[in-house]
This record gives sequence, structure tokens and C-alpha cells, in this order.
Amino acid sequence: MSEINRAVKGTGDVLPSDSYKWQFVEGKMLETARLFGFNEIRIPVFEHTEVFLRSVGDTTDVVQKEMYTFDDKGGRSITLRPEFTAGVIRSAIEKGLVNGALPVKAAYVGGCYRYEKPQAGRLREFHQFGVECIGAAEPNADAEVIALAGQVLDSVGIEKISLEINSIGCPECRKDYVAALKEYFKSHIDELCDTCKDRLERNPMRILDCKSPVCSEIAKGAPVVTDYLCDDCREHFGEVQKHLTAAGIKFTVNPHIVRGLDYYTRTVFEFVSGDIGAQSTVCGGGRYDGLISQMGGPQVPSLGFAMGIERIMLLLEAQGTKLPQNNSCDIYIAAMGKTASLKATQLVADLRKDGFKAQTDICGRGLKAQMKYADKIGAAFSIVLGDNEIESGKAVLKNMKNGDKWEIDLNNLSDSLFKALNSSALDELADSVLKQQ
RNA sequence: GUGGAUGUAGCUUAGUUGGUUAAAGCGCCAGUUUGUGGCACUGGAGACCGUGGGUUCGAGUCCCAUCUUCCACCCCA
Repeated sequence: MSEINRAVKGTGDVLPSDSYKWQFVEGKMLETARLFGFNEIRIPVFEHTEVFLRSVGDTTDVVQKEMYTFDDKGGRSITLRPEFTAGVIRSAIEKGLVNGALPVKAAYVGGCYRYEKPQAGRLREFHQFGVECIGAAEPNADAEVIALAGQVLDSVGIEKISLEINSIGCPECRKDYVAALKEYFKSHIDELCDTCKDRLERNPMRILDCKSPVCSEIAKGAPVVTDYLCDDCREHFGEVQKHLTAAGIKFTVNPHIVRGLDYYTRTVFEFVSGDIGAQSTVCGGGRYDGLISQMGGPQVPSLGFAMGIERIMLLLEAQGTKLPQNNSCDIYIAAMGKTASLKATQLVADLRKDGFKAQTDICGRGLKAQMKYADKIGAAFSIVLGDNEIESGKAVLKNMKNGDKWEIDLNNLSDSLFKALNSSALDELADSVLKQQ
């Protein structure tokens, strides 16, 4: 295969036969967000590179080696968004949302771009759903955002998934903690893996979630963040947990949860699953109280989360979850001959204006082939149009599921179809009730 | 970026120790009385055997390189 007919590495297509899954999942996500007062925000796919340098952090891997950055023809340094938070915050500051009614609640869905080595659940173009909640410092805001994430996962049908939370404190108490951590790991420096030796100076907290058996064994004895939290941070974290419990949400405190992006403060959390290979984090988020001021806005707290839609798809696949798919064709009109074809064109046009999914032959096929096609696309009903029907103005409406047929008037096709669809929907409902009993 | 595996029709695969026109199932198209789909039967289209080199009289089969996909590390959603 030459380049011209090959997708770029790490990208994929959602085909017409599969798009209903994405529409369902994304629809549920936005719908659930609206229940919590989060409405969709749409922002550009690219931003000034500086936006991400300032927010994500220029020591992170995402910024250092994974961004799609290029100069545009005006000499601007542009970067394809590796995540949404930075862009949403930029928009909130630029458009003055942070000076308006708080909290600002925004939800988003869309593609993100990271130059990664692809593997299961990790692509170069991937899709995220997430929310930003701006202007709420109270611990019940944290609980609300986490509850939203949980309900979203639930609404799309994710079953086995667990919530882990932690607090990494404010910049003040983190200073002491990081110092204590360095102290501890220095005493084990010879045993640490090579990457962790590097991390010791740069970002010692990341050693905590290293997967190497040796490092994780050492990490077990490391000082725990929650012991180093200042009074305010400790109280905040305690209240977050109380509110989570009040909302009926199960969680475990995992002091080893550390997020990889620089902007996090206080609460951090992950929803993890063991069913999708190494990329176990389906949703990650937390609080970032310093981010807005860091990006040139006022001192306003904020928090949010993001979830990977491809990973959710993988999970649903692994669970064997069937997503609802409504029939893609209400009626197929098989036409025999030129006159009938003309009549069919008129009929499908009328039906479509009445809101029905109607199709007819556009490949010049014979009757049998047309019926086969109607079957293949899952048409609920069909009629055959020939000289007889055109002359009499009557045709036979056929239920493709059970083969029932009855005569209808071609002038009242929409009415007849409407009744037929309703009664067959009732039949299916009755069937499913019977099956459940 | 590091390590390991993979690559034959749209899909899933077969292809014997290198030997002529690369095979099957599914899918697709057409037919089995030009008036009704699902079943069955018959036929057909469809593969530069991932790509580029090399070894050889001869390569889908062997060697090298490269790309893709997958798995792990790393990172993160």
C-alpha cells in the first residue's frame, strides 16, 4: 500500500457502520454533563504553542516530545492541542468568562494530538470528553466533578471500573513533601531503575507510580503525601471524601496517584480498569487552582477531568456491551422498470420530507437483488413497485422481520408506514417484556 | 525514544524441504421461471504475497533494510 491510500500512523477511521457507537457514547456524555449544568464548549484544534508550554508544563513529556508543533505561514508557532484544559482556560480568560458568573461549567468532546508510539488505547489522534469547572474552590466542587465523571462512565455502560483519589497538596505543602521524598529515594538510589534515577531531581513524585517491581517496592516505604498536607489541604481533602460518600460514590485513597501534568494541585483522581491492557487509566483529572493566574488570568480556582473515548470503546468491547443502534432504514421501495423507478423517486422524496428513512434502488438492480439489499441494510418494511401497483395505486407493505404483508394505498404511504412502524415497535416491546419474564 | 512479535483478496486464514497460471471460507456481484429478502446450489470479480533491495536458473517461501499493526517499557486519556 502506498501512502496515498494509507492512514497516517496512529490514526484511525470510524466507518459508517460503526459511527452509531460514537454518536451514542458522545451523546450520553454531553447529556449527562448537562444534568450537572455543564454545557458544551467548542474551541480550536490548534493554539499558540505558548498556551501549552505555560499550562501543561515545559518539563512534561507531553510538551517536551509529544506535541505536533509547526510554524504557520505568518511565522506563528502553532501546536495541535494535546489536551483541552489549556485551550478552555485560554478561552475563559480571553472571553472574560472568569469575570462573569461563577462557576463557569463547560464540557467538551473532540480530537487531541500527541506524537506517541501507538499501542492499544494510545493513538496519535485520539478523542477526549471532559469538563472544566472554573471558580469553585469548595470541596463539594471536587466531589461534584468526580460524581459527574462517574455518572458519565455509568451512562455509557462501563461496568467494572474503580475510582482512586489522592491529594497532592498546594505548592506550599508540596515543597516539604518533595524534599522528604528526595531524601528517602536518595537512600535507595542504587536500586532505582534508570528512568527513576532521572526523575529523582526532575519530578520525584513520579517515582511513586513507576511500574517496575523494584521501584514500586521501594515506593511502598516512601513518605506519604497526605502526611505532609498543610491544615487547609488536609481539611479540604477530608471534606472531598465526605461529599463523595454523601453522593454515594465508592472510592479508595491511593497516595501513589500522581498526575503527569504540572498544573495539578490538591485533589487528583483516576478511574482505572484492568481490562484494556497497559493503558489502564480511562479517566483522569483533578484540581488546578494556580492554572488560571499562571496563564495570565485572575486568581480563580478550577478543576476538571478528561476521559479517553477510544479507551472507553475498548472497555465496552472487552465487556461485550452492545450499544443501541436504531434501524437505518424504515422502508425500502423496490422498483421494477423505468416508470416504477420514477414513481419510487417521488415516493421516497415524500417519505423523507415526512421524516422517514426511505431508500430505493440507485444501482439498476433486479427485483431479487433489491430485496436482498433491503434485507442487508436492515429495512423495517418494503414495498414492491411495478406496473400493477402504479395502475391500481395500491401496493403490498411487507414487514421484513416477520414477513407479514398487507395492502396499502400508495397515496397514504406515510400514514400506513407510520402505523406499521408503531405496531411493530409495540410487538418488539411485548417480546422483550415476555423474554424478561 | 527502547525492546519483542506481526504483515498472503474487503475479512479470517492455507501455502509442504525455494519449482510453472498463489488456494479456501466468509463477504461482494450475477444467475438458478423478469413479481418479493433470510436457506441451498452454480458461476464471476477481487492479491503487484506490506515496500525496497539482495541470494538463486527460479523467492509468498531464504537474507538485509524499511514501513505498518500489535504487545511491553516510557508517557498519559
